[in-house]
Amino acid sequence: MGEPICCPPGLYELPALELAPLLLNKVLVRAGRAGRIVEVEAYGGSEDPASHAARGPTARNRSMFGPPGRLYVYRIYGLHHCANVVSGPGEAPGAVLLRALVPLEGIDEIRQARGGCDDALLCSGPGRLCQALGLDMTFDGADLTTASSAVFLADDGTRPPPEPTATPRVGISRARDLPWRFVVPATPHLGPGTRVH
DNA sequence: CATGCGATCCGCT
DNA sequence: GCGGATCGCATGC
Repeated sequence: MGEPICCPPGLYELPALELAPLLLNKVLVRAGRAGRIVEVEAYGGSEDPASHAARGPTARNRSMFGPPGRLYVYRIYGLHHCANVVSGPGEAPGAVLLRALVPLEGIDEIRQARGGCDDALLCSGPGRLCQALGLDMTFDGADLTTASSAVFLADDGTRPPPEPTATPRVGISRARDLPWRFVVPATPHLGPGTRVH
């Protein structure tokens, strides 16, 4: 494991379904706090009825229709945030929802941001990981491809799992049959609705 | 351990 | 008006 470096910009040119499993084991870095991505979900464009982008661009989802390698952040249920990595190719709509991290750096800051919950729940869940790293609407559209950004994605040399576990996505009402959720096999720290041991 | 519900916005129907 | 890519606490078995 060498010095953490940013993922190559070309990575994000992949469509969401291909990008999603490749983001497993990458590291999300934000102001001294960092965590390894262990659970993601792919969301597509008009072909994916569960995607925010299914019905075309709107004020909320505009980041999904922009350049790849940016963050798409939205507010859900009025009080939580969810963070996605915008995918490609080009400006084709799509994104990968970040659902769980294993905390790596800034644990004390993360604990503080999460209000002193159980350590297993620090970054386990899309809303929890946003709270843990302090990600809110001001990070919508942030560039993930450069270390000079307030939030970016790093590759510390850990490869994606060769055989990620694929399951249906969590918390959606449409297209529940598609196995577009990917997790690192045999990891703790996953989000709710998860039963991997 | 499983199920339920309240909190609290805003974009969309 | 409705309801959501959620969370945390409370209740009941």
